[in-house]
Amino acid sequence: MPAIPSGALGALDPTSDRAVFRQIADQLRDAIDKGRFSEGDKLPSETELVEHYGVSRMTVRNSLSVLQGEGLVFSEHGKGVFVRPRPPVRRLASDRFARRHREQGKSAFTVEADAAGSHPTVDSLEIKEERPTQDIATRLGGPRRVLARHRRYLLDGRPVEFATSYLPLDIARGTQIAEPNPGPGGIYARLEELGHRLDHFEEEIRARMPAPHEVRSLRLAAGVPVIHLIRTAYDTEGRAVEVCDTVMAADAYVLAYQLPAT
Amino acid sequence: MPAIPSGALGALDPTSDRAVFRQIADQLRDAIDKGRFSEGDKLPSETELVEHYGVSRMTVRNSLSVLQGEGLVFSEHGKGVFVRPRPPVRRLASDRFARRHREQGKSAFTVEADAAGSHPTVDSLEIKEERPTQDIATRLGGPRRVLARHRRYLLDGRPVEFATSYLPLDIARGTQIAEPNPGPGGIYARLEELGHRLDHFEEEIRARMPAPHEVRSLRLAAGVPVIHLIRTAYDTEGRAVEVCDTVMAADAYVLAYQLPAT
DNA sequence: GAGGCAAACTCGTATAGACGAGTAGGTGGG
DNA sequence: CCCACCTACTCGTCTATACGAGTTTGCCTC
Repeated sequence: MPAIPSGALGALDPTSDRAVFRQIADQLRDAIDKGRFSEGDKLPSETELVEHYGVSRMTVRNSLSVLQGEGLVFSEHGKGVFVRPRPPVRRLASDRFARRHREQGKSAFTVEADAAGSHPTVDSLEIKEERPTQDIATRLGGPRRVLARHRRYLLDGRPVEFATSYLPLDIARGTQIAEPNPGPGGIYARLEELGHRLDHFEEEIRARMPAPHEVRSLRLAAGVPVIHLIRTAYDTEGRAVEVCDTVMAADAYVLAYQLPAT
Repeated sequence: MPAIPSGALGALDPTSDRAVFRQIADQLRDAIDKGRFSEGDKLPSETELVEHYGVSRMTVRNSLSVLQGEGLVFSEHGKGVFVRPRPPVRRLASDRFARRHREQGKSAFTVEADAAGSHPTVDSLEIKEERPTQDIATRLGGPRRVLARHRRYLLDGRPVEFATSYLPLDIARGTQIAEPNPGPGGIYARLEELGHRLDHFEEEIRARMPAPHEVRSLRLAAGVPVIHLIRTAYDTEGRAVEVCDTVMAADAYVLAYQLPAT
């Protein structure tokens, strides 16, 4: 039984000065790109690759770890190494916080997920009064203490993002914003009810590799970066009334913005 | 001479079921986070770590490769392993293509870089007529052939992004847009002169690990993701007149957007 | 037939050793 | 004084081996 699909993988070039493990990684990557292994498919086992190429197992593992680092494959202990499927991505539109989307009753996350036919969950809700970090304090205009709302979002059981909202205590203390359920329309609706009519948002976007706690919290596979989004909400008086710090699994999102050409 | 700063690294916990190479990675990560090694500092050599922990060299290398994958350190053959410095980031504001920024003579990239005191270069300029990919064709409304402008941007000699603009041939052929130097204000200025008054842009943002050719082209260190940005420019008649596909080194950028709360 | 158990397979971790190749510093000769 | 070379040190690549732990399969027993 040809465990390796015939023709899927070639031979090594001993005259090349490219390292053997890189050549093997190249061939596997190429085979994946060309569709000879498709999403979810099991790659040949380490033992099979060892026999096919006539190299030691550590060399094969080195090749596979290259592909893992590129986010192309993932491994499961006892099962094998598989081509990483691209999960369905959630598209975040730049008007997702527009007032008109707030009229209904549910949160932006829930509405979107329902529309996409997936099952949304919110998790690890924690609400505390804290001393803000220097960065958060600066963005909020320097309050000594803030209300922090930590939460994690899951789609169909998969964690996809976690976020913390920071609000100046003088705005949020004692209001429904400090409650686990902020009510219909979320905290932006409550802020407007409290007289802070929202004017605009500023979002900063970075991408980087996750810290270990982010890998755990989002159950990230190797080779999956995170998108780090920091949003500041300003009211019509120019005051920053909320900062939301969000970390998203990069393979689950595409962010979409519409910009005027003015 | 204590090659390892005293107290910087602790001992292994043999009772822990956490793998030895992970424990070592944890301690190094912790030491970096706590500033016991700062940006650019050389970590203890593999040999020193081997002696300090009493493990084999492959185990130490495994630890270091974990940190490389996280983007925390990089290695230089013959020199050592170093804490990766965070390079200065370029902030891309969402109004960077506003008409008012186009009045001067220079391109957006050049203006920004000069303002930041860095030396900008454009590179690998290539202009071709091509058959568009399915995706590009769809975004542009289905033209059979397009003009493609490939280019790479460098700051102080470091490549930071490469981009390709696609324009329908019926718009761009024979105009200055098809020339290596598109003239003052860039191709958006030319498009408006040609009667395509720009109305708005749509930008899609993804983050992922780079493909091998992207690693080469941007000289990316291990553990640095890329930001993939696809911008479509629409004229006042609702026609998509340009698609720009950009890949950026994620450690060199922060994207900033301003959104109305409407 | 159902359950349990063992074998065979998978990847994970770790050791010990070898050689190669790039770098830096010192030492000697010109 | 400067250059060339040698040496010591660095990380890069690769082999061979061993055992552990999770999964799957199939057989054997009841």
